Amino acid sequence: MGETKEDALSAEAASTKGAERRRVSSETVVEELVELIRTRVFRPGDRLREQELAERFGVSRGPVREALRILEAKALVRIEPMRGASVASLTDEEALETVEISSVLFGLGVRKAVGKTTPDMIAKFRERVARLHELCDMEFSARSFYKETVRLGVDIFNVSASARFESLVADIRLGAPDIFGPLGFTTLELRETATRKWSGMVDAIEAGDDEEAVSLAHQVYQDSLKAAFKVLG
Amino acid sequence: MGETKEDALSAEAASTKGAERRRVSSETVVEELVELIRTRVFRPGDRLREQELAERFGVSRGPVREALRILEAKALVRIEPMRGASVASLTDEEALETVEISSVLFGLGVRKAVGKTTPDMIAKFRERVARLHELCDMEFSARSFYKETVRLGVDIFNVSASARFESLVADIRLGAPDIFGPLGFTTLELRETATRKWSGMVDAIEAGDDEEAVSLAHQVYQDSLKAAFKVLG
DNA sequence: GCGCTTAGAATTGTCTACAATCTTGTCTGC
DNA sequence: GCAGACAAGATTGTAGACAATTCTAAGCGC
Repeated sequence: MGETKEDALSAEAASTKGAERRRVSSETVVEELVELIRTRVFRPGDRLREQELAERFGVSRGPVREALRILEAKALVRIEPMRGASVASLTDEEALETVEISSVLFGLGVRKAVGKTTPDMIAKFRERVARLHELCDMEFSARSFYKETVRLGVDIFNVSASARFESLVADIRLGAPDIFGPLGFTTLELRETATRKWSGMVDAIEAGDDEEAVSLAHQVYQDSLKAAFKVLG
Repeated sequence: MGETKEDALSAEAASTKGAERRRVSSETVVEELVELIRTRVFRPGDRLREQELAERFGVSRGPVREALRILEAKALVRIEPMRGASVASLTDEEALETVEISSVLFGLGVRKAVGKTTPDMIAKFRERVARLHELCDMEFSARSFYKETVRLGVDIFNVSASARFESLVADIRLGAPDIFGPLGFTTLELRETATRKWSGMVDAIEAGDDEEAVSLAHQVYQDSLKAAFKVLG
């Protein structure tokens, strides 16, 4: 699984702002810790000792404490007073709920995008849909396909969502490991249905049909979830 | 405006868990800072100097820094490296967006509640609806009325939402000053309409009609928002 | 007067030290 | 062998000191 930061699709948006922000070590600690949690080097329930992390990252305990508090606020880490931090673990219900939350928030993002797209944007969306078409037929493309749908989703989302809204969704996505994602596209039929719906979503957005666009947005989440559950049993 | 902590409806849920959690000073700093921001002692844009806060709360800068990082993660505070923290300010669009987000999340909460209520819960909801009825006719009851709707909303939400979901919504509510709330109930007609819809929502939840329940949930938000905008111009 | 430079103060970033608390392993008495 | 007490080590919570950076304002040339 040699996947690195490139994989963190959700982080893409928030990166380059304008002037080069000076970096503070708690920021890098946050990023590295997120990566370690995302890649399951640290697994749910694992304790995160301050001194140990400080040594690993080459800083003192201060920045580590700040980073842990940040990650607790984002629900990635759990902290108990005088007992320390550990990687947060989600119950199955909470993981499902996270997907539900993502779904309605994405639906809102789509609704807000309707009526605010330029032809350029629509063209870009169509390019991504075309890429989905290509990926449909390829074998073992579940992961690439999934990642492309996320990119398209982010693009649509960015039409109208504020940076605040973006980072909220990014945080929520972070909270749940995206195991559901690729599992939703394991068969040709699933990929074809999804492509059709994403394509329809873009059409609806262009046509100004917000109800249809939102409905399809919810559907792609539900379809993918249903398929994932089928795989998992 | 002699309102104190009692006013923080959203915090109600997360308070007493089980065993008495040991308190850490960064927690109290967070709480006190939230209160100071909520009550507009510190206003959007105001700088939050670490030393100053440390002295005010009688702690050292360490806990203050942790608290500020937590509040930044919750989007209540903005931090620029080497330049310090300030109270976050929302544009009008962001404030509106926050209400939209709350609306769809509440809608999801309602949908999840359908089919999971006990008769006890429904009875409790009906009590709150009855209280809304009473508050309808009273003059200058906009604020009390609003607060009662929030309580009812929280009750419904709690039927099925995880603690994680609850605190997410609480954080989002915190982010936007709830100026919109009471403004949505300034006339008798608005209060009557709202009462009717909340009552219908409870009925729909009891009847298992999730579409109707969610539709009404979205409506009460939209109605209140529309009325608030009319007042504000 | 206006813009630039530059010292000094103010503020944030980080580290180290120490106190408070928890954890672990051992010992005792039965 | 086992439950509980106790001591030693580990870990977190907090404070204070120093370094790095930014802000402020006075001084200078024009």
